[in-house]
Order: sequence, then structure tokens, then C-alpha cells
Amino acid sequence: MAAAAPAVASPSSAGAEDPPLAVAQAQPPAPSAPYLPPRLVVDGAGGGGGFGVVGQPCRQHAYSRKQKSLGLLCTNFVALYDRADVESVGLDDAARRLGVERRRIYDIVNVLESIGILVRRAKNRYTWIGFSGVPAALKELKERASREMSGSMSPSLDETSAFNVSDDDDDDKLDDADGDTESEKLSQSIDNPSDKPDAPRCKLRSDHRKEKSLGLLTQNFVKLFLTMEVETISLDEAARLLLGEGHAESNMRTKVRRLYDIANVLSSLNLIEKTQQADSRKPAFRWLGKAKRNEETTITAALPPTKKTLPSKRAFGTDLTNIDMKRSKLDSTTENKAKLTRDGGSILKTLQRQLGQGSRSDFVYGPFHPAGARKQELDDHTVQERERKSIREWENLASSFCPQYQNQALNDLFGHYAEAWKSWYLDLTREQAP
DNA sequence: AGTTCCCGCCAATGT
DNA sequence: ACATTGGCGGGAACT
Repeated sequence: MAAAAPAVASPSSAGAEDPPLAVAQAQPPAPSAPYLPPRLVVDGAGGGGGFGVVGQPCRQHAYSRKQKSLGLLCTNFVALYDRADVESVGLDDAARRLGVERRRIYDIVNVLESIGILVRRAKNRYTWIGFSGVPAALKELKERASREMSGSMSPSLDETSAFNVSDDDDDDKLDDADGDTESEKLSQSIDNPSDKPDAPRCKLRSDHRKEKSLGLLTQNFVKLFLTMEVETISLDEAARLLLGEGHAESNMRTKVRRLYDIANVLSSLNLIEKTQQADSRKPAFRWLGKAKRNEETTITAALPPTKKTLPSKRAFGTDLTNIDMKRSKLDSTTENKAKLTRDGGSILKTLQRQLGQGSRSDFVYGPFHPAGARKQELDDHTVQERERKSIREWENLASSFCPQYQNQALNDLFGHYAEAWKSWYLDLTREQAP
């Protein structure tokens, strides 16, 4: 069953009343092409240091997993749906538009939901909340975390004595008034495999699944950042912490794999950033969503506002599709994508216009791993300052970045995103420091 | 050689 | 029974 291209067998291709996401849909002038993805984001990639100039798919690529990365997909996903007029997201629609298989969408959606950006409404249907939902979700997570932590736990020591993968959690969905989705939660309590002999009935058997869900893992991962004071965690540590001590090696490996996935999307959302552990050169992640302990009362949004670079020109990553290409398959049709690349700008244009074009927003929301830039930076002045400084980096980056792929679409979000953050901060401060 | 992590099989779940 | 969801880990791309 080679499911090469995403089956186009979709009833509502044109979507009679599909959401107006079609912003970037510019009928590709290729009626002959089988499915032809609308756009693609061609991340600089350039592997091996060839990302010299902007969006220009270096000659024919081979495969490049970077173009298929979850992070990129997430970026595109957000760019595609984060609009004022979007309220519903259909899985099939997303998959089709982004040119990926369904499975991938589930990954994205699951973590986005755990962060409050989405809520499941029904089968195949999600409601788009947007970044404005993040603060509340994080707050919730933090509270829950500290709550469950205060119980019986020694400082700086492992938590739950769970032997299995089970861990904390007391989930309770995203706040939000009104009775929305089935606020399923359940505090499982898996234990020995050989079930409980005389357990009345609170067994919750088969809920193992949920415990290992990406969404939960994401929340727990985030909790780590929100609670611990160390501001850089390696996936190894995270896995170790999230898993009990009961290491399983193979278990760890799997967990780490998942964490990579999560980290990638969180990175694309700019909630975390990849760095190196203070002293040990080990790669690790740092939380960017400022929310830890009491910090200055300033609202310093998670993303450094300052800097209004944005060269006014160049508008890249506008594509919303991940090319479809099998792992190791040099397809000659590859050259097609080159063509697709240009023409970008539609969304951007639109956005700019509705944003009051011209750099009104200060800062490029998503300089996701600007490949070269970041690397160089690290290399340059070996990052050592363990604390703050992230801001600095941003500025730095902002002024020296190579805009390959800057998703301007997100600029717009920044507005209410910051706003949300702000209120969140005040809220927090008020409540924990009367 | 080690790290990162995409891909998609196929088992739970849902309808 | 068919459709959705989504663990899970092999193994390839990328350091």
C-alpha cells in the first residue's frame, strides 16, 4: 500500500463552505500534476552549510528530513490556521493542505491541544483557540504541578515513586468556562502489570494508552520547566524525570524519541529553545515562555519584543506544504517543487496588508532554528551565561539573521499573544505575591 | 559512531 | 465492521 501521495479523495475538495484558510491557495497552474502541493516552506536547510542565500532550494535536493520535520509542519500548521476567522480545524483538511499524512497531524494537534492552542471538538474536528490560550493553559499546568508537588516530595529529588511510566498528572483540561469537550482526565494509577486482585473497580484498565500519550507527555515536560529552577533541561534528564527511576533503557529510548518530537514542536512555537547545557556541552532545551518564579514585574513577553528588523523585503516561507517525498527516493519530479517555491508571498502579502503592513509588529516571531544563525552564534561566543541572555540572543539573532524562512504570518499573533502573557503575569504575580 | 527523529505498521478506541 | 486515533520503535538522515 504505498500511500505515496495523500489521497486526494476528498469529497469537499474545494470546500463549499470551507473555512477561509485558502489564503494561500493559488491554483497552481498545473492541471496535469497529480496532487501538486500548494506550497512548501523550503527551510534553509542547505545541510552542510550551503544555505547561503535565501529561499532557493539548492539545486535538486535529495531527501532532507528537515523539510519533513514536525517543527516545520507545526509552523506551517499555525501559519495556516492562526487567523481571526478560523475557528474550526479539520484533520483531513489539515493533512491535505499541508501535504502530509494524517498520522502527522495527530502529533501536532496533540501537543497543541495540551498547550491550549486547540481543543478537540469532535471526531476529526478541533476548535482553534490560538496562542491566546497558552497562558491559561500554562498557568493551569503550573498550578497543578506545584500542587501535586507540595504533597510528599523532597526537594530536588525525584517525585512519584511510580515504577512505571506513570507519573503525576491530575490533568483537567484547559480551563475555559462553559462545558466544552469532555473534560476527560483521569488520574490513572497504573501499577504492576498483573492487575490488582481485589481492586473494587477503579481500575481504569487499558488506559495505559493515555498515560503515554503525547499530550500528557508534553504537559509533563512543560511542567518540568515551570517548576524546576534549572532553566535548561536535556531530553535525557527529562525522560529520566518523567519516567520513574525504573529505568528501562529501551523505555528511555522511546521516551526520548517522543520528547524529541515534542521539543520540536514546542520549539517551533517558540516556547522553548535548543541550547547547550551550561557547563557540559550537552544539548538541552531552555524555556522561553518566561513563567518561572517571580521575575521582574515587567511583562517581558516570552519573546523579546524589541527589534523591529524585518527588512521590509524578503518574504519567504510562505509555503504551507511539506513536500511529499519518500525517505530515500530520488524522484526526478523533484524539480517541480522549485517552481512551487516561488509565488510565495500570497499569505504574507495579505497578512502584511491586514497588519498595517510595514513593520508594525516588532519582531519576527518565528525565527525558528535559523539554521546558520544560531549555530554560528553558539560557536562564536560560547554560550555560557546560564541565566537570562536569551533576550540578547534574540536581538542578536534578529539583526544578523538570515531571514530564510521567517514566517511573518506569525507576526500578527504576537499582538494578542503578548497581551495574553501580560495578563497572565499580572495574574500570577498578584496571586503569589500579595 | 552517536544523535536526532521521520515513517508508517498496526493495535487500541470510537462510531 | 469500518473509521479514528495514536503508541512505538526500526532505521535512515544528520551531526
